[in-house]
Amino acid sequence: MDMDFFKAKDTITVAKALLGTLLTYDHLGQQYAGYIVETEAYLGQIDAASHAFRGKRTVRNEALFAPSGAIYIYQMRGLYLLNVITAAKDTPEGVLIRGIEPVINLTQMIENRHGQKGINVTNGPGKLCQAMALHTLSYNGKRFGEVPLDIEVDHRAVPKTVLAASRIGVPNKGEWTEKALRFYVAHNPYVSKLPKKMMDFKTRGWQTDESTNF
DNA sequence: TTGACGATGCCCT
DNA sequence: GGGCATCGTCAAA
Repeated sequence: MDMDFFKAKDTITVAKALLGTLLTYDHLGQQYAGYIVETEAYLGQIDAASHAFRGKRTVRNEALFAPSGAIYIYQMRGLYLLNVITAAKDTPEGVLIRGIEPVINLTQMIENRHGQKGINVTNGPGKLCQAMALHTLSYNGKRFGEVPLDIEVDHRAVPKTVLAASRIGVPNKGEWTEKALRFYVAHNPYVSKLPKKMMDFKTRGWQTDESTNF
């Protein structure tokens, strides 16, 4: 991953810019990849929904304080959730990857998801990690590309429209519950909790046939 | 096809 | 022992 990607970008800008980039992972001889279609920005100490709200710093969220380009993975109810760190060292801001569109190795992804098919393979933050067999905390604090987990920001699909909405699973946090800090590729079927009638299975919300970029 | 809810593992107090 | 940046199942339309 080219670290210039983060240059002069705040966390919200990074969250939008990540849409359409390619998330890749190599594990046990299997290669996995998918276009990022949904992200959420978490704005550090001031954000009531952030793991680092009011500067909270523990062994679990330590990677949030790493410099931009670092990986932050944590577990919830036995699932793994993947974040991109976006700001300078000791500024605990990041972006949660909430959905990807499978590009490479869909067959193995379905198997990893215990037979779940279609959009259910990768339309959620826990689901996409399970699909790619990403189930380790050992990459925490490492940089994308330094380990078999990477984000390709050059070979990318271009969203026709990017929409913003409130974040999912953030209840009772006042203004931070309402803020539009979730970003997604309009009409892409792999966006979590998108109403079926909004999905476009033909263009999937990309500007052009993104397969030609690959 | 959508919304409600219970299961579930682990970190933190 | 509480709480959680979730998921899959079930029931009703």
